[in-house]
Amino acid sequence: MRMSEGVEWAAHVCVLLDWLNQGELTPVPAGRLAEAYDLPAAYLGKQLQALTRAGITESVPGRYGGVRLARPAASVTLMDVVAAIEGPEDAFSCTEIRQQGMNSGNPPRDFAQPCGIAHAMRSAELAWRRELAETSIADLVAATPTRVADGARHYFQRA
Amino acid sequence: MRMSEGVEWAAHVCVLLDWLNQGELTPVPAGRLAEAYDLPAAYLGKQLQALTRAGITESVPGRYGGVRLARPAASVTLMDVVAAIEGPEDAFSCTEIRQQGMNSGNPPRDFAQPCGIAHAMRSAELAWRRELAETSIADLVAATPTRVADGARHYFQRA
DNA sequence: GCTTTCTTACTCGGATACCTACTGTCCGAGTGGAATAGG
DNA sequence: CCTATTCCACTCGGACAGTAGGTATCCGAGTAAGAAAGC
Repeated sequence: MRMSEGVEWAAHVCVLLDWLNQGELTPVPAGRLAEAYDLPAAYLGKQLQALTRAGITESVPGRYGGVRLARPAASVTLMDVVAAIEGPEDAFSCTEIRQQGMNSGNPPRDFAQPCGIAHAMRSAELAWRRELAETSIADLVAATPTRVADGARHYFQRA
Repeated sequence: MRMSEGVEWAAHVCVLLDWLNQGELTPVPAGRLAEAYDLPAAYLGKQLQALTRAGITESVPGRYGGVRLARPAASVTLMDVVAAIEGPEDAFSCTEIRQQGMNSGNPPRDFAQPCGIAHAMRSAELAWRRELAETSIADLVAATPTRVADGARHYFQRA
């Protein structure tokens, strides 16, 4: 159970975009974002597509186009970013093996209530999601040292 | 981020083994367990190896050998089972991309404290693990309808 | 000088290979019980 | 009848293919700015 590397990239990009938005609102090309963190440009573009499809970012085509946050950073949580990249479905999926093999002929009445294992797994995942939903991009921006954010603004201003 | 199917199998097997242990303590062959839930026998065996390596089950070789729980069901949590199959490492791994590209030359002093994204991710995973650790195999056994457990015992007694 | 048109450079977006890791399978080493031969 | 030995069936265990999904890449469609030509 390994989370896609794209989640880390997407989260950092969202934070970076909010740093830059505080100065100006011009969109930033995906290629520039990629070189800022030394990432493969084309593949990062794919992750940005996912973010855009989820309504987290919006992409501006044409010259001087690029990507920018589609809504305030305070309303974008880490849960949103993870769901956008990894997909909405749960990590654990119950395939109801309890109804196969030795129980294949039993009446479905015995399995009316959900499987206890699936229930516990789902409960744990909900706790995970709840925790992720409590951290927004704005929170992460607020926790960033001023020096680092200023450095990023400086980097994107020139050339 | 999809969890291995083996986790579901392993959890169900642990519950089943505890159902059977309440009657007698003889080990159960992996092949029998596989047919009980209609699973590929050889691959289930691989998962059982992982459980044994983790100290959750112990395997008895030779004729009339098989697999049985190595410790009381109350001391085996879902967290243990997940860790045994999926491995102990976290789903999210921080690769410190913030120190690359535009920040590759900056002093490491700026990045002394851990990345906020990694911190939030880790916090969420801990909540997930904590929740999983609160459900033991014994809890799952206690929540099982008596009718189903009896059926399983009956299935394994004959032949 | 102003408006319209055209060119052009730049952007995203989806379709296309590659590669790791999960899934599935096989055969050999090891073990313990049971039958058997001997005392 | 008891004991030691041999045999054998059955078990787990690790080594070996197949496949789905994440990783990486490329090229084409679309757009908006800017230059240029016409009025």
